[in-house]
Amino acid sequence: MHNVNMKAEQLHQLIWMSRPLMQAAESCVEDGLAGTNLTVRMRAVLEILHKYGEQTVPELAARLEIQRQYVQIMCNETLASGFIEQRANPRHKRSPILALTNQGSTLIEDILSNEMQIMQEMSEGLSTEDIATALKVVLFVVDGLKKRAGERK
Amino acid sequence: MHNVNMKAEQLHQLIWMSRPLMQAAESCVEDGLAGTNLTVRMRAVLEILHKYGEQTVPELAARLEIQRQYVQIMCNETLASGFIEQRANPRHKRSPILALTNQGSTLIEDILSNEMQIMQEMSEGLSTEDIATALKVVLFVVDGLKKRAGERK
DNA sequence: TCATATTGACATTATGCATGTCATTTTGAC
DNA sequence: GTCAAAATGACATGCATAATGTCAATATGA
Repeated sequence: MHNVNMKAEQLHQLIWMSRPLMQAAESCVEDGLAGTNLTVRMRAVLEILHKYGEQTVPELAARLEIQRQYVQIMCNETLASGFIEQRANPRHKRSPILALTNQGSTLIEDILSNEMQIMQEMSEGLSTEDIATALKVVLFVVDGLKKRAGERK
Repeated sequence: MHNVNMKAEQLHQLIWMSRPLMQAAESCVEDGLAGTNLTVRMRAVLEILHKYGEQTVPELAARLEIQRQYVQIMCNETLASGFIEQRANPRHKRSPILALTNQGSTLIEDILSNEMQIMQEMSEGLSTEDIATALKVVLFVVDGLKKRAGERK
């Protein structure tokens, strides 16, 4: 009985740490971008292209799960920066494929490796099992919350 | 060696689940507000007043860690709704104390209890230890990220 | 008393999206 | 090959959630 409330209480706390967690993570990423001429959203474009390879704006939008109109803007900015470039798309002549330039490729690899370095340093204070457990719990909770939101619709 | 990368990788995943987690949680809260004439930010005002008792706008702002000018707007809206009211502040005549009305008090208790119900249902799929571990890990990570951001400044 | 701080009110700006519309391709079914 | 439907880029608008700046009134405290 009391245990049930305890669990719910802790779960509640966990869920609402998501905001500070996100803010802290984002401002950390932002710090890592200092001196690169990149914005956070340009970094996001580079990251996806690095992770999943060259692709079009609509593909990127699907991957990022945000509207293509906004992704278009992000990509145009990134294009202007010279870290990505357009290549002819054999599958769709109006929608060029976006690809990292050498410069962009080097840059995003550098950034990601610095970020991973931070992850490694931080993970030293935690056990492998605890991290795995935390990830499992969070995935479970996100899933549960999404289902619940889905029901209502 | 490989284990180190594994940990970093999982930690990375965990951290970046914070955004979907937050979004899912917020849209769940929003669902719970349907039919109440409350907005999410009005709910936030009621929640703080319920949790920490009656207080002034600047106090609320400190608690929410957002600028008092914005909190002022939230509070004015909430005042207009009739769920909170102003009371004379003996400590500062220009800054009335905001307190829940009976209506507001009933409403926020109702909302919070529904939300806790959801927490309980969801926590059934998880063990007490796993939830505690997840919370511990997340707190540790937030702390670590904040320190890191703090250093740079 | 009087300099300083606090507060509410108001204005402006920024960020991160969602949504709508349009003209121009492009695609796919026939 | 034709043609309706879909995809795409470009542009406009709107909205929530703030941050920031300013001002006048008032309150505080030395």
